[in-house]
Amino acid sequence: MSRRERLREQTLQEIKAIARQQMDESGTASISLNAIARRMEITTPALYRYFSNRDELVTALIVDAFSDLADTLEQVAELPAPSQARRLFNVLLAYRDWALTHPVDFELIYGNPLPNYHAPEEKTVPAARRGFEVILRILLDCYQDGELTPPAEYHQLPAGLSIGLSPDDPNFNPSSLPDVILHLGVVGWYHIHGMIMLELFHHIQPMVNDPGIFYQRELELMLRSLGIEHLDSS
Amino acid sequence: MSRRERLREQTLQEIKAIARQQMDESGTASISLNAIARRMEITTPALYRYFSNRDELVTALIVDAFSDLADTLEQVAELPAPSQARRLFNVLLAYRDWALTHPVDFELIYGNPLPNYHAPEEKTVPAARRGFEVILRILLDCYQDGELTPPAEYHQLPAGLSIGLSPDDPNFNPSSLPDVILHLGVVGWYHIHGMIMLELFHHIQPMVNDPGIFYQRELELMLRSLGIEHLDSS
DNA sequence: TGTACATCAGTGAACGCGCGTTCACTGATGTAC
DNA sequence: TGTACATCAGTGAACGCGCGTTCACTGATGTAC
Repeated sequence: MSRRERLREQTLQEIKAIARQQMDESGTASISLNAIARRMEITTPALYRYFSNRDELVTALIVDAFSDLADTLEQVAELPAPSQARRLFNVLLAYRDWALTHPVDFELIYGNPLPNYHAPEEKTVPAARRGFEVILRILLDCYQDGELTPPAEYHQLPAGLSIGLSPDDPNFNPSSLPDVILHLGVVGWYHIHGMIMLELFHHIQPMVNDPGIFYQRELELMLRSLGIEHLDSS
Repeated sequence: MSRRERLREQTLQEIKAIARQQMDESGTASISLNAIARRMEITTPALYRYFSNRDELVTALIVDAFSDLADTLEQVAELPAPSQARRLFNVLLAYRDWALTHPVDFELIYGNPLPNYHAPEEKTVPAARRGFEVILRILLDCYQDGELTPPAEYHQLPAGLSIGLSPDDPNFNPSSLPDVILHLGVVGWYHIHGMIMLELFHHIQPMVNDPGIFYQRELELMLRSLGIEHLDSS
């Protein structure tokens, strides 16, 4: 990479960093090219060397956020752990940690859509999937190692309900991932999502003194209800 | 109420209705006095006869949304039902229905905070509480009628965790509402909140063919895990 | 019932501001010979 | 190594636009006598 390319990459990252800073201060919907340029002490048109318009910048921020979340989960998933179940637990803890340390990124990807912005799905959807697939993969590991025995409720679906991945999913094919595992994944996901959302927007704090302990506790109960008997003694 | 007062009230409601319409079309963050006036075919300064600034209008919209949700839940709670548990079930179904039929109102009250707006807590917090208290009240009814026996997990909290209402809560005093019931309420709330949020922002649809059936099913499992054995035979 | 006055919803002009985007340009950095 | 040229990051002026808010006003509706 040439010197010029390095500088260019550096500026590009700085633009996104300042955009994030701006969101931190005035909310997700407040990304403004003028404000970014002002803070970088360059003129606004200069930004058009890096993004062809505002939407492209927003898309980059969204993709970055999804990727950073997925990277974080993957890193935790790779740490040694006494059991697959404990690995899963640690990854789900990391999910909340990431949300709390990157609140605006979390809002950006899982909260209200931005006004006057329409996401190009071909870019955001694959990025969105990666993080969830980390969780699915560990659930599958738990299952294959015999640490997870899905209860009957998740095997027999009520009439009219079906849960599955689209057959063209690049990372899983239907045969390698039993539907029951996906089902557990979706259930686990909405559990943690609900707690995190309520905490992030301060709806839970008036009633629960320590959302961190609450989260851990609920995680344990949830994993048990999904069919993980013990967290550690594999 | 005089003719003048009636007209005034009517215009006030129209302003809010058009603001909601506007949010429906361009997102929660897009409420604009100019745009509202344009659509009403009056001039923008005329709006200042009804709201002293933009924030006051936004606050009114938020309070309205919380109130409408609470009204809806209360109405469903008053319908005859074969048991308290079924009443609870119906109210939780109504919660999702309201969210789906009023998506922008739901985003407004439970999603990202609006840019350049700071909510006056003394107005929004009481409005926010009403809806949740409908659920708490039915949980209490279930408990008192013997349809709900909270499992041990929700009686013994882990060290450091406590769950409770602030003592000055106008509608409940600590003695009338056991902490365990509040605990179950918070747990139930985050369950439905997670599912609804994921559905509202289209994160669950790629995997679940019918979110409505999924929601019902999970509701049943959840109520059982909270200590409600049967939905109907009281 | 008719007149004089008060109330108040809505007007129209103006304000200062920030926004995204375009364009022709400058001047420093990198490349080819 | 030195010169001629190409690349390209950033400038500065300009655009049309929408925003919230203020102000002095008009004119219709309601009230008091």
